[in-house]
Amino acid sequence: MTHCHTLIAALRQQGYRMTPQREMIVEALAHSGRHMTAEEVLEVVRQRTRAVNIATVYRTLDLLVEKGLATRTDLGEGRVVYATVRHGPHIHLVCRHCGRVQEADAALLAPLTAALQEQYRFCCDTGHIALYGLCETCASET
Amino acid sequence: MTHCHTLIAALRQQGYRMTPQREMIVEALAHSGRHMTAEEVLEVVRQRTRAVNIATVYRTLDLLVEKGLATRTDLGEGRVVYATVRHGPHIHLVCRHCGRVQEADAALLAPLTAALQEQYRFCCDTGHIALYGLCETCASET
DNA sequence: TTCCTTGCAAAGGCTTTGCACACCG
DNA sequence: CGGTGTGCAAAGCCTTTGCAAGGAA
Repeated sequence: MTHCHTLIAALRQQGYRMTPQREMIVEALAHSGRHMTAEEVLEVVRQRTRAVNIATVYRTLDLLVEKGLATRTDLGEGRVVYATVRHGPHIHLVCRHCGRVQEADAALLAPLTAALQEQYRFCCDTGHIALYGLCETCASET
Repeated sequence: MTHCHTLIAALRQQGYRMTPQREMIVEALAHSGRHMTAEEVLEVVRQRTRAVNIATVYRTLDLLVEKGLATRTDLGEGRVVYATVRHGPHIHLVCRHCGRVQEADAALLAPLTAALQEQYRFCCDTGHIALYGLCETCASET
């Protein structure tokens, strides 16, 4: 059973109806194996059919997030990306200069989250982190 | 010389004209000693006069950021906050549940930024970080 | 006087929402 | 069939921008 079928089954189990639109949206995100904006998801789906509206994409992605099947990360500057949960925890490294997004191992956060818990009693969510700075290429240009 | 006078002097030195609007906007942000949204800055200024427009607030805040006199942090969910540089580097801990924003010592980031530099060649900007999770109160409620 | 700044209103980009119709179960 | 889900278009929210008038230097 593929990943997108797992997600579709999960929605069905929770009493949601499975429409062609939802299937295609889930497939697009699950198969990409990466984080995507709502607009990017729509673009992928549109390669198969035009019978999907951006509003439906937003509604479906929000549903996935709400049900814990996907995550939403706000990269700032109006860029919000989604990814299915199988695409495990990772840090988004956003380059301020070229806008490229790199992903880093979320395990690196362990010392920080421990310290925040210890000193501030703040339980940090490691699934949705975006950090800003300069990527190697842009740093060397400066 | 107060902090806001320092900022105003810095702008003047760089050839910018000092208008009552700019003065009030800089004062509002500098005196608050915390991070504020553009709307909040406008609100404070409006307690003194109505002769300031939100567009001017945005333009002035952007100018401060551009000149390195203030920082802009995107907290996600459309919340963008500004703070003067004197309000040193800190991490914004944003509670997903109650929306409250706590600040934490940016020094805690040192191990993480070192690892990102080492392993990903990514130069992380520690002045604009927002982390999400649950504050102590909301975590205990759950 | 010069031309930087401002206010106003309109435009922009992204996202949400109201509504009637479609269609899953 | 009943009620959820969809498309469409409009509205909303935050922010930026064009333009003419205002005012700092």
